[in-house]
Amino acid sequence: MRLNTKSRYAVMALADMARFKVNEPISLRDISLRQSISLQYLEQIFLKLKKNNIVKSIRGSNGGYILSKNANNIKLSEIFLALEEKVKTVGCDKESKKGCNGRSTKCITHNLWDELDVHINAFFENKKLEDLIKN
Amino acid sequence: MRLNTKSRYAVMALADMARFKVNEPISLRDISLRQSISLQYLEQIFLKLKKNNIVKSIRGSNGGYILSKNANNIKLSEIFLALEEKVKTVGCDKESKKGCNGRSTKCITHNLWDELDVHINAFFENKKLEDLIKN
DNA sequence: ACATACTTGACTATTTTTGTCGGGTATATA
DNA sequence: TATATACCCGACAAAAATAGTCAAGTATGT
Repeated sequence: MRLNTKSRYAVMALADMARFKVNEPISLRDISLRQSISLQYLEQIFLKLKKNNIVKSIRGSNGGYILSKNANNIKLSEIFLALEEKVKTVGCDKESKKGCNGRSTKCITHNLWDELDVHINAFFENKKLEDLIKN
Repeated sequence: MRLNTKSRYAVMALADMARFKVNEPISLRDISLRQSISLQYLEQIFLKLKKNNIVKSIRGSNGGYILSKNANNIKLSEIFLALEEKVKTVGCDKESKKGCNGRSTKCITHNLWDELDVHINAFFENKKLEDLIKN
């Protein structure tokens, strides 16, 4: 049960940005060097973050990215959502007619996994980017 | 962020067993049919469950498996441990000298992932097999 | 003009997952 | 004792997901 690196790198990069409370844009190159994440991989990640309005981009020389909102207003759940990291620990869908293992009934453990998902999501919902840089 | 099927099937199969409160051994064949899980896959799973003393096996004709303990005494965390499902959402190891992304320092988000792991483990620790079959 | 830095799509190697296959071994029952 | 049942175990393989790289742009500040 692992988190994928994209989600993790996204949080790392955003935390990196939040630490520099400057209003100047921060280049991916700088983040790449500081956090040891490949530049091209960061580009993929920030594309999604931008589409989901978590960061804004400023193009051209001396450009870069800035946080769209204050760090204490960015929930981790937003970030994971942007990266399409589904906190769906089990594939079987509650909504669909088909139950677990291709049968028509819900599997015996279905409610458990739902409960687990809710539990994890609650964690991400209550955690703000700001919380990460306090220590 | 998904749970693997082995862990999920293990819980399904054990819940299936727990529902039949008989003292007779339950064959994997029966579980396979009831839960739509391949017999050979179940064998792999039960081998691990047995090694971790969650079930006991009875060989031969009319053999099968029985729960080693009472269902209200089997924690989900035990089951996941047996299946080697690591609730280690991020690869970087707190213990090792090397930090995240191959550097010598702990990455900026390290404490977060630790906290998440603790959170998820607490969920599994507090959940008993018995809880699944009440509804 | 030029360097910087964002933008985007395609592609690929690696790893993990999810099983299957085939051959055992032990034992209850006829 | 024969035989069917059911556990035991290692190796292997298809498929999916992951973790990136590569290449070719576009926009803009200096």
